[in-house]
Amino acid sequence: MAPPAKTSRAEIVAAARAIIAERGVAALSLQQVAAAVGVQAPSLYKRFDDRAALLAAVHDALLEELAGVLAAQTLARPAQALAAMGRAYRAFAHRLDRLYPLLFASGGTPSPAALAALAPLMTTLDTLVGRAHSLPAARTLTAFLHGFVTMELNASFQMAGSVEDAFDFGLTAVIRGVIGGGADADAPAVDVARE
Amino acid sequence: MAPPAKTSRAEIVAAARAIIAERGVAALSLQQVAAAVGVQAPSLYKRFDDRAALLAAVHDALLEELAGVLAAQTLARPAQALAAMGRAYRAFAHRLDRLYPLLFASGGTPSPAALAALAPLMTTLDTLVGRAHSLPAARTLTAFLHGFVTMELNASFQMAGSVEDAFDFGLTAVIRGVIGGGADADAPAVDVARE
DNA sequence: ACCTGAACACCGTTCAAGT
DNA sequence: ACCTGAACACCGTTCAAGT
Repeated sequence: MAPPAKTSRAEIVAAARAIIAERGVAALSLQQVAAAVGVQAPSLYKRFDDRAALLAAVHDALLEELAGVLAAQTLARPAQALAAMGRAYRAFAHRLDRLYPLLFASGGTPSPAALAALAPLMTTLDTLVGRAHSLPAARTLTAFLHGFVTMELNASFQMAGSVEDAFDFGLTAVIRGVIGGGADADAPAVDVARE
Repeated sequence: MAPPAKTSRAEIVAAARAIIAERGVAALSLQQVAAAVGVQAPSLYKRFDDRAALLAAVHDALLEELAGVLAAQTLARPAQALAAMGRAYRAFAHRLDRLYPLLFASGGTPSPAALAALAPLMTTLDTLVGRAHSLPAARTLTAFLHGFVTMELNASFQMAGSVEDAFDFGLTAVIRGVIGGGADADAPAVDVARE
């Protein structure tokens, strides 16, 4: 006779997420997760291949949330939308906090979900800098955003100045730089070509 | 009688570094390190408080190297120097590869070495955008660089375009954006202020 | 002073046995 | 079908004992 299931994939993911949010990924053990859902550790292997698969499930959930967060920032004027997405991304990262590193943990498998999450950013850049430059522009912007929030969540900004101001300054600068580089309208103020 | 030391701090750090370079930080065990230097694992505790202290020692070595790499890029024209530092940073990160995450792993302790490593970048930005803006400018640039190399080392750039081109595009864009934002000479091309 | 083996409390994971 | 206890091969770390 089949005993009723004591837990579920969703419950396990939620428990793992809560533990990571509180103590970080490194501190997550399957035994803790199992205890949190009222089961013994080996039972988790009924629903997940291994620890990595459980982390991948958390990762997927976060990516889906990110997609929603960015999609909500599609405004009429694309430059405004871009800035709004940047700020929304940072706010999302702050909300995740110790969960944030999981958002980027590429388990080796390239995920279509990751591309989908960034789709609103890509289309906004398409209209703003043109298809020819939207990919490098997107990479520049995401690199800045990922780098900035990683550094602030790691407390890597050690000097005194306001991190808030630095983000506003940086986001504005990156958007300006990326827009200026997309069109060949005006020559760059300073030539930084290889020598 | 004191038996002669079988190993040394430097040898242990080198062994740890080699293992991390080959298999990543997560795969580093003290037992492997001990075996590599011809000793039993508990002996490592004679020279390092714990695993974290060993990782911190590797981290310090990497930071010192980074300082040298950036200092070597101080050129006559500051905008060129900035671009050169950006490219040198990326090349250094590629050389480190699986060791790179350790460069940023803030063990909680704010290190003066980290500030020293970035000093050449800071002084270059001082002359380029002025003291009033050099701190946010430095944060913007380091965020971009750290984010970009993290993403490429993680294989997070999934789309088809050239990552090389994206870096050149991004570095130029960020430098241009940061310079344009430093002086209040000309108004930004697009207003991205909060709404 | 330095190194060792034995031990402790943990891991992730497998698997036969229960219901 | 789902869950469990026991077991395996690992961890990091401590410590008494050797030289």
